[in-house]
Amino acid sequence: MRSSDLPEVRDLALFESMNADSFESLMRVAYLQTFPAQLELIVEGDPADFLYIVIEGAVELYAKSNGREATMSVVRPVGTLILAAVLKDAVYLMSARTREKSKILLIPSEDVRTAFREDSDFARAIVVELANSYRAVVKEHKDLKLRSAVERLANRLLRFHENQGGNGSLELPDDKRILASQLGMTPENLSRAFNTLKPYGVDVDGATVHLNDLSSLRTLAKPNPLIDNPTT
Amino acid sequence: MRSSDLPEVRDLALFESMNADSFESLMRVAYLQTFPAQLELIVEGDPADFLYIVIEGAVELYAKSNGREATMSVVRPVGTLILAAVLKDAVYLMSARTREKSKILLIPSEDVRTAFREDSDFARAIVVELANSYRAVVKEHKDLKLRSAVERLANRLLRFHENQGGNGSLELPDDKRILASQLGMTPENLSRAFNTLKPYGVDVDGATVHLNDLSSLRTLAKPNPLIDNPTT
DNA sequence: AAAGCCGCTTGATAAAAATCAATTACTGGC
DNA sequence: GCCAGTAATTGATTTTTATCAAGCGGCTTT
Repeated sequence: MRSSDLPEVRDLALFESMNADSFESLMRVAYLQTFPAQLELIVEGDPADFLYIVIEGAVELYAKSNGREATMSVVRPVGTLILAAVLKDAVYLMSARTREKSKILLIPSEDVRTAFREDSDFARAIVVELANSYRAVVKEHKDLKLRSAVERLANRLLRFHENQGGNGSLELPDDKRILASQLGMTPENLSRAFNTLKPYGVDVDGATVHLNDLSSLRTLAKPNPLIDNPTT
Repeated sequence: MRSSDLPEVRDLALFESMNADSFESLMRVAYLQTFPAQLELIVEGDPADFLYIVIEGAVELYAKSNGREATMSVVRPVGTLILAAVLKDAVYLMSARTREKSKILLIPSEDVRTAFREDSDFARAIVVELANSYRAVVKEHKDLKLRSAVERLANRLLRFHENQGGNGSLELPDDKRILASQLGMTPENLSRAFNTLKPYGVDVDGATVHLNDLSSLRTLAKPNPLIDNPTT
């Protein structure tokens, strides 16, 4: 693969400050592949052989234990998966499967670690990326520990709404069962949580949600930038 | 402060590979302070002015939202607090208070960031530290999403037991209400969870817990290295 | 078009966890 | 050693969430 094939990868914060040589050599050993929907890319517990970068499509990160399964997040373009495992040369903590047909760039872990060792600008960019990931999980964790299921849904809806322009309606980016699992509840409970929010102006029509009374929804949700703002 | 004052700090993985000059200059601007118990060191939302390193004692990290409060973790010597916020020059996501009288090293954020920029070995050490922190929170998050309260307690007891030599008994490192909050339950519920575990050989006497039937406790707990092993 | 599948919803019920209230057990300070 | 304040436990109850079961509706496949 040549680096010119994927300008959007070069533009990733992670690679932007990398020196040209390191980037070239990383791209030479990388390969771009297209996977069908519902394909298992990564199984938790396996050694981290590749760094994955989602170029097109969507990839679900999830974890299992003891028969139960929970969606941890959904990564969309352009985003990286499991950088921490790659750097530590450790085992993946989460599994990953494509949600849709997806184009994914794979870079062998060993080469990422080499670049990390040799290119200190890259090492610094990795720090920023990891710090962001860390803070994102801390926020997720706070969300789960400090809020009820209905509050989590209300705040998530407000976030989607904001991200999509804030014009009174929003599209749920994933199936409701995925959303339910992300929010730490069952699909049945999500349905009921939507009903609970109806008096607060939340109107659901398939994947489209109308928010007709933002102020009362906000009063209920009590959004907290230290949980809900992804860039804080 | 002189670097020779605190050999244990130099031995931290974070500072070990740092070049001597950077370390010297970091230590020159750092100061060591002793705080009484129950002192609020950090309030979430405040700008990250210092990197904190716990030299003696114990510091509780916790978060609040909407009147509720949850303990996120307890940091013991020698450990660092909130590295991610310092590097990003962002606000703290968690608050911190001393659990006991504690000796803490404070390093101004600005100086940490300077060292990070100028010493690439330090930058690399930070990556390792952040990757570890990230993976630790992911594990916590999986614990909470995939297990019931009783299972979380059972696994935590097994972990304490392991860490303390595995000779059939263990000491709870913190008050039970702190443990309860860490595990995502109320103190009342923790009490009941201990009772639920009694038939599995779990005998509680104050802060001492005897595990008299490890195999049946393990059968119930179903420990998972991808959640419970801190070094995986 | 029919069949079958999957996602979603609804209702009934059960289980898990939180809350409220009261009591008991510790612990530190004097 | 006693007192006060906090932590821990227990019981009763409520709330929250999960589970089980059934039905609906859209979508794909043949």
